[in-house]
This record gives sequence, structure tokens and C-alpha cells, in this order.
Amino acid sequence: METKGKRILIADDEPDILEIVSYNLGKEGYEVYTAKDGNEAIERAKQLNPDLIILDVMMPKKTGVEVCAILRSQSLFQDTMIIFLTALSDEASHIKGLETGADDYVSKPISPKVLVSRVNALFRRINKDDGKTLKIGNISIDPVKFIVEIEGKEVILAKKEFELLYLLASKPGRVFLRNEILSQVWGMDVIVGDRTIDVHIRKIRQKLGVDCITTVKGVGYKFEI
Amino acid sequence: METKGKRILIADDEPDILEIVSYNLGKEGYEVYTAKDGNEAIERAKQLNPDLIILDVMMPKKTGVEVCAILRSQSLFQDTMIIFLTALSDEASHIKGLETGADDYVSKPISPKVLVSRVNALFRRINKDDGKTLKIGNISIDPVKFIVEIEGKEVILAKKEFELLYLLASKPGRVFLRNEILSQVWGMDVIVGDRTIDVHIRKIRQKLGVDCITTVKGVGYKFEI
DNA sequence: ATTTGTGTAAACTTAATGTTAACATGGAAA
DNA sequence: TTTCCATGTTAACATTAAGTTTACACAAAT
Repeated sequence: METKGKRILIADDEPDILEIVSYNLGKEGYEVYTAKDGNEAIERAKQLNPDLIILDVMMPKKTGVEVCAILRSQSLFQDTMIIFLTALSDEASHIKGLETGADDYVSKPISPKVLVSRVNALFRRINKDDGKTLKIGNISIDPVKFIVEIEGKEVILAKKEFELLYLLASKPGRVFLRNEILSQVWGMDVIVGDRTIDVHIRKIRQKLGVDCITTVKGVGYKFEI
Repeated sequence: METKGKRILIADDEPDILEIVSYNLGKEGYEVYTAKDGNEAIERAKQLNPDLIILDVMMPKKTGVEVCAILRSQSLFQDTMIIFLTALSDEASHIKGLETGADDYVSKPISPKVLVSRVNALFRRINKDDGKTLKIGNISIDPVKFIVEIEGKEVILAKKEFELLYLLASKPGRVFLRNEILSQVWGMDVIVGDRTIDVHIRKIRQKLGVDCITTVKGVGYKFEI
């Protein structure tokens, strides 16, 4: 598996745990970052946009569950994987963690091997292939440089336009429903008018000059050459 | 979450466990199927193509790990989620399970609540709600791309036409009563005239150019090559 | 402070899609 | 054969979704 470049943020107030987990995940090839309390975790998460966040439940400033809830409410962290780390092995907190939107739950005392296994399993399943430059036909979409090139010519898109195009192009041919688009690009909680998506689609079509977005009436839009 | 229609196969040799797990998952809205040994698990998995398989590690005929390995080697089960259920709480088997390609691992004695939570968490993450591409003869119907291909040539259907065709083709040969078609495609509450279905059937026949929808007079329609 | 770019809303137009109604057809039963 | 009934066919019509344009609010840049 390709672990390289996968960013993991781990938050725990016990330096020993931070160290042992960092070491073991680092050995697997992950980029590991740390935070020592809830507030720092949120701050670093926003800076780093990690692929996975491992949260101790019992932390100063904010508990892991609180951090999770706060992050999950933001569209940026909708797809970020979260694992809880806790000494509480009781059932109630277990369920609460998963309901809050965590992807897994590991009880202390943790075995580094088990943790690494679980992390690998999560990454294997998700295989989040983001950040990659998409190349479809003569169109290339680079989310790092924030550039769209079409037949070698650079086209400048606004943020929302870019995100929308990137989403569609990430799975060429696949139809994205309007509410999928809304929740991915705008975020679940945001409410925008009916015509907003259309307007953005229009701008993209206009700027690209090439007809690569197909309307599937009553269903959604898809990227196609 | 929409749990309806998600199929779960659970394999365990202890009837008590089968029952309690079936009951609890059923209550959540999942369609639950059971198997009582490794061979039966494989057989039923092939029949049912479930979204999730819960495997007891210690089973007669074949162990859960063996079943997992066999299924994972087939492309059909590449994306099927698998959870192991085991009394062995030792680390070694834990890791081995995940390495074989399981998505999670739950130790006995299991708490139904914990299991249900984990199942929900897995489904929430994966959200494998895309329908499958149907392939009957030289016709393929892809609900993700919203495309019908016939002899490699793309045919564009409108939403209702597509839904209707997809319904019929989902069970080739089986006759769908007009009522069934109405409630599946239009929704139970919607009232439309008598000729509406016919008109849509006609359009599909016209667009496909191939006669694959058979009228069963006085009864309904069926998809057939 | 002014300009520029971006995102959203509103009003309106256009086009695709869905439905109806009227009539045609064709097969089965009387 | 004639009648009847379910379905096929067609075109008109209704409905709904999407496209378009303009305007405006807001934030960032100058």
C-alpha cells in the first residue's frame, strides 16, 4: 500500500503515547503530526488537513469527542477519518464515539501493532486519492497549483468553480446528484438557492470553452469528454 | 442513515449469536441473512452479493479467515465489507484478520449495541449506495453513469425511462405487475393515468431499438432478451 | 476609498420530460 | 365474425428542471 504522503494528526496529552504512536506510524511511512490538547488539535487540523486524526478522548481544553464534533461540522473535515483513543472501555462511550462520526475506536492500553493495523485497514478501504492532478483527455486539473489546463492553455477558475469541476472530474462519467454536489462542495449544512449550482456550472462551461459537463436532467451532472 | 436494502450476511455456528445479531441488525433496517459454517457462508455470499459479511473466526468446515481469503480473491467481493467476530482477543489474530482484508474486528462476547454501532459506522463511511451495473446479454445499464449501452453503443434515456428499464432489468425474466412498476418507479402515492406506463415502455423500446421488453397481457411487463 | 473578483439570489426563458387523451390495433372469447 | 379489452401509438399539452441574465452583497486586493 501507498502510505507515503498520507498525513496523520495525533492528539494526546501523554507525551509517551504521542511518541510511541508517532514512531510506529512514521515507520510505516506516514507523515505524523502531533497536538497535546483539544484546541491545538483543532488548530493543527485546520493547518494540515490531515487524512486521519487520532484523538485521545480525555484531553485538556477540549475532549476528543468535542474536537470530533467541531471538526465534523465543517465541510473540510467531512471526509477526514477519525479514530478515538481511550481508556474508557465501557460500551456507552464506545457507541457515543462512533455516533459522533468516528471511524474507529481503540482502547488503551494500546498496542502499537494493533493501532497500526487498524490505521492501515482504514487507509486500505478509503484509498483517498486526493490531491492528485487529474488528467482527462487534454484537460488537466491540478488542485495543488489550483490550475486547469486545457490543450496546454491555462484557464483560471474561481474557488467554487474549481472545486465543483474537480469533484465531477474525479470520477469521470459518474453522475453526481445535486445534493451530492451541494454537500461535497458547499457542505451539508449550507443552504443555497436552487439555481446556484447551475450558475457555477455555466461559468465553468463558459471558461473551459469545451463541452465536458453533461446534464442528466432530473438527476445531476457528470464530467465527460 | 438509509439502511434499507443493505444486505448483511452473518456466519456463525452458534445459533444464539446468529439470532441475537440478526434481530438487532434487522431492527436497524438491514436485510439480514445467515449461514452456519464456512462453506455455507461462501455459497450464500455468492448468491446474495451482500454489502457486508460478518464472519465468525471459529467455524466448522472453513474458518472465517479462510472464507475471507477465498472471497477476497474474487473480484466480485473486492469491495464487500467484512467484519470478523471472534473469541480470540489476542493481538496476533487481531492483526492477521485485518491484514487478510477485513474492515473491522469485534471480540466476543459481543455486545449487540457495539456491533450495530460498528456496522453503522462502516456503512456511514463507505456509503456504498450506488446501484450496480446490470449486464444482460449485450445490454449494460449503469446507474452510476446513468448510461445504457447496447452493443457498445450509448443510448440516452430520460430519468423515468431509465428507472423503469433498470427495474425490469434488475430481475430479467420476472414479470412486473403494473402496480409494482407504479409503486417502484413513480412511488405509491402518485396517481398517473393508465397509459402512462405504456408510453414510457414505448419510448424505451424505440430508443433501444432492440426488443427486450415483453408484454405479458393482463399482467405486466418483463425484461427478456 | 475604490476597484475587482467571487458567490448567491431572483426573475425570466428555454428546453426536456412526463402525462393525458383520443384513437388504432390486434388477439381472444363469444 | 363480431365484440371486447388490453395495449400500442401519436400528438398535444402540462409540468418541471435547467439555462441565462442581471443585480447585488461581500471580501480581498489595490
